[in-house]
Amino acid sequence: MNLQSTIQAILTQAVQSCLDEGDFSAPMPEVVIGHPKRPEHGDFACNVALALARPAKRKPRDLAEAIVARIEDSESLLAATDIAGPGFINIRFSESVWHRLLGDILAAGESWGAGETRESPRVLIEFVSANPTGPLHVGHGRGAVVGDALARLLRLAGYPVTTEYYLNDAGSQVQKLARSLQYRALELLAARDDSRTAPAEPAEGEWYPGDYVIVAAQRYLDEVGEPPSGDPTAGQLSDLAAFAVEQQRISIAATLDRLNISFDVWFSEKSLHESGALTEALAEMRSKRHLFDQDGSVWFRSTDFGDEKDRVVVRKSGEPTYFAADIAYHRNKYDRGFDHLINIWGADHHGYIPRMKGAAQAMGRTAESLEVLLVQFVALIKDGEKMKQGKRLGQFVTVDEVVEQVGADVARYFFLERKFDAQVDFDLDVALSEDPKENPAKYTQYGHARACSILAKAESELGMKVPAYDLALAARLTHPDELAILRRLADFPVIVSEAAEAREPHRIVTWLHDLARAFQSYYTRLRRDNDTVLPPASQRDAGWQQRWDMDKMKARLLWVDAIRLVSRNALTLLGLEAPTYMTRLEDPDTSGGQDA
RNA sequence: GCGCCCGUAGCUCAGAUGGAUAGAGCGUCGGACUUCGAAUCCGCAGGUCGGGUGUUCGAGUCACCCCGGGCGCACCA
Repeated sequence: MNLQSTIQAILTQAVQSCLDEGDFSAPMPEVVIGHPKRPEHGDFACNVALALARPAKRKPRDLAEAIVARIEDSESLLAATDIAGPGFINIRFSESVWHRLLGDILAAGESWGAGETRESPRVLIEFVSANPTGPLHVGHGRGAVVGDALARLLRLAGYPVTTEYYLNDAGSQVQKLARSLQYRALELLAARDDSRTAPAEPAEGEWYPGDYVIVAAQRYLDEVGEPPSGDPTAGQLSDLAAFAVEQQRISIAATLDRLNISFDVWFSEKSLHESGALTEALAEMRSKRHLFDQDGSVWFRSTDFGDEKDRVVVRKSGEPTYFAADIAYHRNKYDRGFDHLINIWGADHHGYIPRMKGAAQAMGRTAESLEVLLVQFVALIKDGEKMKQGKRLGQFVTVDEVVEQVGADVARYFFLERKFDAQVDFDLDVALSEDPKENPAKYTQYGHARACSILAKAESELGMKVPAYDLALAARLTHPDELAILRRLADFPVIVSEAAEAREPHRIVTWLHDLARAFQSYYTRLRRDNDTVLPPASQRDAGWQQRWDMDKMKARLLWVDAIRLVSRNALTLLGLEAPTYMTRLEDPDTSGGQDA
């Protein structure tokens, strides 16, 4: 049980006592606990007296006084309970609570922050699912990182989570890819053999002209041999298509791997067609009278579920639509035992949500069991101007380009830093700059590296390992910043839980950045105050141990270890490296700058 | 025209589900290294929270209406 839950329980009990004893009468309210904005107001604040004022028809301050009088603090956790302002109840824990908390954190280790493991709902997160017809671009990258972080977040919060990539290996775009591969392979053959005639370039819009197809074509020649020629109909090119798709899948997986993302499942759209799952899904919907025939096509009456118009599932030609496959796909997800589906889509797909939720309902599921999160676009800034993006323009920045330039950690940090439902600007001029500058991703990692560095130095130079936790030792932590940082560490499990429920990984980033800042601020100021954690080199003469406050140092080593641990947990949660050391940068100003 | 997302400091964004004096980073300006790591820290300046009306003890947060930006409105995937 975390401290926030503890204080909530105490106050809930107090309010209940007031009601039972007739101090005032009102329906039992929900007791909400938060942090006051100003730390001098206490560790936690509660506004329940304000909320009760209206139903109880009493002044909030009177209510607050009654509630405070009923607080039972059997374990003497509380140092102060004040009533402030219009009727806030401000709570301050005694210092020993924070000292004990340090022991809890160190004992929990990697599981500090984890929620209680639960069996249900089983969650399937589907994300990226970009067509396997080319490299991932920056927009895909954002969805990929957000989806991955969300999966990590929900797992840490305790949910059973599976991640999945829906591979669109059926449909017209795959034939287009096969045609492109065929053309490139024949082109390569003609280039090395004069007796061959070069193939005719496919019509514009009928193929993918990108260089990556040439790479795949070369591999095809190496591994399979000469491609089939002639009229590129689907049947003749199906082997070619399968090869091309697999090449792209491998390439995409490699890109994602560089971003520290891997999927539990790659789900093939084609398998739905081949297994008959698609036919089955439509048959079920027909039997439940959700389909009708009109104009030679088969329609899903999605308007029954709030969609603005009905949708075709089988074309006049007899070919099922992409939507039909998606219905079968989601039916399959449910059939595999997942009760809660999370789909992460690009913002341009929002019009697709009502029909998909309608399909879920038509299959007997709730609209809520299918949760669609829309990741907004990334606007690229180059030379101070927004770039027009899009495949049609042939200019889009790939994930690989970005990762190569800035590294996976910085790229991930950038995508996770903001709410995903707001558009962001990605300034290439800054991100791709060789100058590392001030970088919040590096700054945050540096907090962890610095903590590691202190511990390493204590051991290597002073022979001091992190001691075993001991409450008397922890009680030596009296610096206000030390206690304030312990409060932050205590928040981590709460932040994890709230961020998971709200689907907002960026809250972890904000929290971690704040922690790093608090730690670095403390650390730099200690030096100014001549109150360092470890004795400076100048003081390590013979017998320094007698003059140095060894217990305070040990307590601080414990404390630094807790910061290291929780920082590491948070970085891992975000999918970032937790470096133990970062090479020192040269200061550009000291190496030959001009006189001012 | 209809629908979804977004408008908070010069720029990029937080604001923990309606609370107390709206916060960071970058940028500007001024300071702090003989010392446990200066990839650091401290300080100054910078705001009618796009505008308006409403809901109530209380609104950046909720509702409605405007203004502005982005994206959708396929028998494409």
